[in-house]
Amino acid sequence: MASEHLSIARPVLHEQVAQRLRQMLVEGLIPPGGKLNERTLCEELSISRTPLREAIKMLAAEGLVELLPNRGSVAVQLSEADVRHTFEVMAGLEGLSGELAAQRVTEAELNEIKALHFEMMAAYTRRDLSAYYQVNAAIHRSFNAAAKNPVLTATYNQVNARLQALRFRSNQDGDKWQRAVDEHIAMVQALQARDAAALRQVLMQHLDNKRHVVIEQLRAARHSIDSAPDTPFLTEGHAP
Amino acid sequence: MASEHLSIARPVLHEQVAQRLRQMLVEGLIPPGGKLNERTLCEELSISRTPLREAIKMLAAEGLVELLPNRGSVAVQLSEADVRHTFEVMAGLEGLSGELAAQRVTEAELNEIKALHFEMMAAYTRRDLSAYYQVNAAIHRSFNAAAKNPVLTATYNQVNARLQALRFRSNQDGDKWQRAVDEHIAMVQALQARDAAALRQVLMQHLDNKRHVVIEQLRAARHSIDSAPDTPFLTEGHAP
DNA sequence: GCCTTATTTTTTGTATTCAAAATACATTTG
DNA sequence: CAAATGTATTTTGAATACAAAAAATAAGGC
Repeated sequence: MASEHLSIARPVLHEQVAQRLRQMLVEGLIPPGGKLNERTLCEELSISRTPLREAIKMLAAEGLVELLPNRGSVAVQLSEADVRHTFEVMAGLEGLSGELAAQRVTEAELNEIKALHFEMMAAYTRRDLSAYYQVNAAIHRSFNAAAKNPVLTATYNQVNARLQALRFRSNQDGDKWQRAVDEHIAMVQALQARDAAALRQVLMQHLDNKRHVVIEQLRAARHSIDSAPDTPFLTEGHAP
Repeated sequence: MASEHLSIARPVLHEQVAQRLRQMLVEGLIPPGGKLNERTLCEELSISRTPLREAIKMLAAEGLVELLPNRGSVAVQLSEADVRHTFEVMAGLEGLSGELAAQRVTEAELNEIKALHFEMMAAYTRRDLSAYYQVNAAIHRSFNAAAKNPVLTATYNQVNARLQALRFRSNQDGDKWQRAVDEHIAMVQALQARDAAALRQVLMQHLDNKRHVVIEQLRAARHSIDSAPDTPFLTEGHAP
């Protein structure tokens, strides 16, 4: 009667499949707008259609795929307006996260965030984009953890997942990257000062800038499709 | 070739089932913590298990039910902390909604909201709780529409759905109701003035008050369970 | 040749079947 | 009688089978 959650952990199939599909969507293995053929996916994953379809329904509820009645499902393709709207919500959630984090962050958490911040500065100094992104994501998770609201974390992650599929790389041009780094410095300062309003402000601004960069790149990428269809626009993952 | 989306709308089964289940959850027909027996539900809805299970997976992704591996699924039962966290997120989303609405509301929309506001005042004056709730919900939808961000609307609705199952009735005691009405007046003023910050402030305050009322009632209801198990705590639906 | 329409094939939606796990029940044993 | 163990039943998980819709292809008419 005591070994309920701590069991040998043989995960349920539809969960595994959902996780795998999410990965495929984020990695662009299934491109935006791409069709999810059930037979094909069943063969690839060596499962029957039942758990696959259950997983697809979950992804649909998460907003990662769209269900077309009697025509299967496709990976969501965000229009420019969709991206704008999604970033707006992200900014709101991020701002809330900052507000709460400023009120609730512990000394230990603050310290860890500071450490991560220095790691990020190191990555920036080396112009190591990959490391930068990873640390960036870790910093975000720490902020979210400091906010101590699991509902907020879950909501944020769900909305963010839709953007992940864009796989854009902002900050690659020096100017914007510098600005992002400046904002990060301001974040840590505001957090340390426990200034909820300021932190909210910085985070929302940060997201807003990110939005502009992403939309710019989206436009550029869409224009360059005709001239150079294999432009490596899709590279690293995203984190604020 | 032209009747793609405008077809006679014979909705897919799993969608219908999901909708029906949501309704049952919100109406308390399946109480919080209650088990969703697949066989029983299949018979009640006269469908096979496949679409039912697909629908349940969607509700799980929406956070309305919890999946217990090899043991089926149960309606989520929010702890007091869950309610607190959910309201916190709701307040953030509502605040954002207000901010955007203040920036984007059209004259026509503002006018309709004013009209609804008067309807609400009428319901309040008559102490017609049912009408009050309905108008209240309509006002909220109008605010959300004025914000012109479908992602925000969808996110808000999804988070809100989890609270709906609580089916509390706040405002029933005169004092709190009066305060809620006062806040509504402030809302309309802020919206008319296009004062985004003020509107955000009022809406977040409004949600915060609602949260206190709900948690109070939750506590009262849980305490009175021992003494009077059939206390009619569950009555009207919720809307901010 | 191209457009229209009939037919085949594929794909999706739903029901049913089979298998495994959990629960309920009964039997045995101390 | 209580605890424990074994058995039956129920319930869930997954695969298969069947039906209906959509897409692809082929045949026919202009």
